[in-house]
Order: sequence, then structure tokens, then C-alpha cells
Amino acid sequence: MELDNFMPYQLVLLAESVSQSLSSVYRDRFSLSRDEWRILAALSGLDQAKTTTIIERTALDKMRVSRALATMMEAGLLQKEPDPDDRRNTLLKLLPAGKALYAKIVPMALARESFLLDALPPEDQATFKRALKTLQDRADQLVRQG
Amino acid sequence: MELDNFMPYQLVLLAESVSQSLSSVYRDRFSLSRDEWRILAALSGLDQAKTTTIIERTALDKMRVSRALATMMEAGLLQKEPDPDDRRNTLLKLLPAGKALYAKIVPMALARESFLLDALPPEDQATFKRALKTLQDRADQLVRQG
DNA sequence: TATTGTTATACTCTATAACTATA
DNA sequence: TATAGTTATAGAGTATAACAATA
Repeated sequence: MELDNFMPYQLVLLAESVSQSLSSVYRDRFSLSRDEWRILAALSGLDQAKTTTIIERTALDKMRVSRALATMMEAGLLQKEPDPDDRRNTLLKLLPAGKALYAKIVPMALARESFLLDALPPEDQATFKRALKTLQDRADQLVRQG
Repeated sequence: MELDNFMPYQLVLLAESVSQSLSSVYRDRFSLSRDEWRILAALSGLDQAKTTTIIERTALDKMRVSRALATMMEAGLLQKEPDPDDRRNTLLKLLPAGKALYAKIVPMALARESFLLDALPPEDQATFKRALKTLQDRADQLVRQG
């Protein structure tokens, strides 16, 4: 087994590099944690969302989301209010500062994504993206089996 | 921007799942940390290696390698001796227990890799692996630029 | 002065589960 | 009894840099 040709190893290294490059945008320039950035992205475009929806859409657990939301609220990025239909739920809404921050970050994030993908011929880009989804399904199976 | 179609996000989630599935082999069953497993793989097949070589081949830093090596030595997996040519260097050598452990883990690791890749048609497998390398080069560029 | 490798330290992240409020 | 969300706490992992030994 050659480490350099072992796909999981290559994949993890690539993800670390891509992650690092992205975090130089949201973390270094805008002082957002990765979790906060994910929540911001998940909330964008939604007028209002329940916390449980955000938990699903970000693949984060409720504890991480709870802490990230607290920080974001302090920073004036979003608003919480109780759900009148079921007061256990919290309804989340981006404030103008949150929307503005998101609008600043997105173009930079997309530019980095494009810089990466533009290195591949268009048909390989499509294949790569499809492969990511297919492999995710299989990886989920492996994780469930243990 | 849709989080689910943002390639860096998909990539990071996939890497986390694959990582978790692999660590259920080396960590849960054999009590190896990820760093130790990488070092084991990097040393396998080499009769002897300098610590600096391992640092390069594993993409770990010297501090992590130093700590992982200490644990592995305690576990009787490898041996250290000073390099007679330059006594600042350490020469590393897997002991029989280390080789045996590696021989047990590799088939399981390769089986998981195959299970993942077999979900893709052969030509997509090749494209995917090539894409990982191409993207790694670009990601390195991004990281360097900041 | 530079390099190899180890260690100290403080810091951040993570995981488990206990807890409150509501249903 | 079950769910949404928060908080406490302990443990793991991380980053910086100081350090000893050698060159």
C-alpha cells in the first residue's frame, strides 16, 4: 500500500487544504468560525428557519449550533424568537448585518471554488461532482456498519 | 450559493465520513491514532528511514511525529537509533510487532477503499483520482496565497 | 548559526451527558 | 415520556515557541 495512492489519504489531505484556504476567507478576514459560516450559508435565502432545520442542513449537532448561534447573536448577525406554534422551537432570522456579511463572503468563496474547479476540463468537473455524491452514500454505509 | 452544491463543503463532509470509517479500523480495533497509522504506513516497505523522511511523507509536523513515535516505541512497534553519519538524525525501523500490525490493518483499509471506489464506473474512478491530484496542486496554490 | 528532535504551555475543540422548558 | 435547546465539565487535540544536542 502506497500512502500517496491511497484514495482516503489523498482525499483527507485535499479536504484539509481546501478547508484551510476557505477559512482564510471567513475566519481570518471576517472572524467567523467554520460552524458560524455554515449556519450563515444555511440561513441565507431563507426568510426564517427553525433551529432544527439548520441542524439538518449544516450537518452540525445541536450543541455546536447552539454555541455558534449565541456568538452570532452577540455579533448582531441574527435574531432569535420563540415559535408561537411550539415554544420549544426557536425561529432564526438573519439581520441586515448578517446578510451583508454573507454577501461579502460568498463571492470570495465562489471564486476559490472556481479557481479549483477550473483546473479540470468541464466533463471532469461534472464527473468529480457526481463522484462526490456517490462516494458520500457509500461512505455513509461504511460509517453505519462500523 | 447552495451549501449542498458547494464543492468544498461536499468535499469536507466526504473526507470526514471516509476518515471516520477508516479510523474505525486503526483506532477502534487496533488503538492506533491517525498519526501513528500514517507513520506505520510510511515506514512499511522501508528497511530504515530517517525521521525527516517520515515527516515529509506523512504531511505531519515534527512535533506530532515525535509524539506519535514515542507512543509507538512504547508499544514495541518500532525502534530508534542514532544516525552514525549525523547524530542529530534518528533512524527508524519497524519491529516485527509493527510489521504484523500493519499486515493486519492494510487489507481492511484497502477493502474500504475498494468498497468506496467500486461504486464508480472504472473510467470515473480514474478521473476522480486524477482530479484529486490536480485539485491538490491548486489548493496548495490557494493556501500559499492566503 | 542552522538543524533535528523533544518538551512545556496555553489554547481550542470535542464528546457525554445533565439540565430546563415545553409538549 | 419525548423533544428543543442550553450548559457543565472533562478529555483530546493543536499551535507556538523554548530548549538541548549536534553540525
